[in-house]
Amino acid sequence: MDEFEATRALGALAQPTRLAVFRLLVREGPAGLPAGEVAARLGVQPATLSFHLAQLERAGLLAARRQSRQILYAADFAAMGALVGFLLDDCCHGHPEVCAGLDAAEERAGRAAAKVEV
Amino acid sequence: MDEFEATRALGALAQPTRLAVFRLLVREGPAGLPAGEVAARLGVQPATLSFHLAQLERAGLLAARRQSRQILYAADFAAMGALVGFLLDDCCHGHPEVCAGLDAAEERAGRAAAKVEV
DNA sequence: TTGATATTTCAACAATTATCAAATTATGGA
DNA sequence: TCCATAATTTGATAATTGTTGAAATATCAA
Repeated sequence: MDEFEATRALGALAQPTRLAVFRLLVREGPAGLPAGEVAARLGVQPATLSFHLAQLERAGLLAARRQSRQILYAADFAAMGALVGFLLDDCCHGHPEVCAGLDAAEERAGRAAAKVEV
Repeated sequence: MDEFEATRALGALAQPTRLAVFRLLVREGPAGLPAGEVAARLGVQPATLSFHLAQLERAGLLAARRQSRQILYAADFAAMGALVGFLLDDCCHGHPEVCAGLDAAEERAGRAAAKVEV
């Protein structure tokens, strides 16, 4: 991910409705949710939501697939991982103070791993 | 960090000039750099830079301190850590696919730690 | 105090972004 | 085919954001 893609992804998430959309779709997992359902749950007009979904998709944070009459949107977890990787790595060069406190998320991920001082 | 602060921080970084400012100041470390020096290095008008510095500071990503006639700006690493923590934790609930590939940054941080499967 | 330097604030303007109603496209069923 | 449903696109408008020159503020040195 380069600086251009990063500003796109950051900009896509830097708006309350879009951040809410992404968070909702993260909870729904790979199956995703039809656009109309997202609009209904968040109380957003279909046309307005469509605008925001397009931005998130253009930034690569959502994947869209049609299923019959509906279009299902799902969060792209790898893309979010790439964005976080950009922030930690390219942007902050793995600075210790930035990385401190990241263990909680990793542990919650349920990865069977433990840290051992060497 | 709540959703409001997160959108602020994301928005602050979602602009090429501001992302460049933050990256520059990360490289300079806690000592920071005077506003004029940042403007000169990035080739941005002082007034324009001042506008962007204010946004980054308002988002908590930069700390400003006056030293004689200059105002030194430095990256706030803890704030960036909090933003990344929000994205991983609150936003993605530590989803494995998002966290995959985060080790590189942590190892680059020079933390004397190794992972062991349990 | 006066002058020079560093930076911010102000005011104006251009560009971008967000919202919504209306029109359009795509799909499936009668 | 015709109709209903799901979603997007378009066009208008309001709101926000980014840029710049000029003016204002703060600090230091003579």
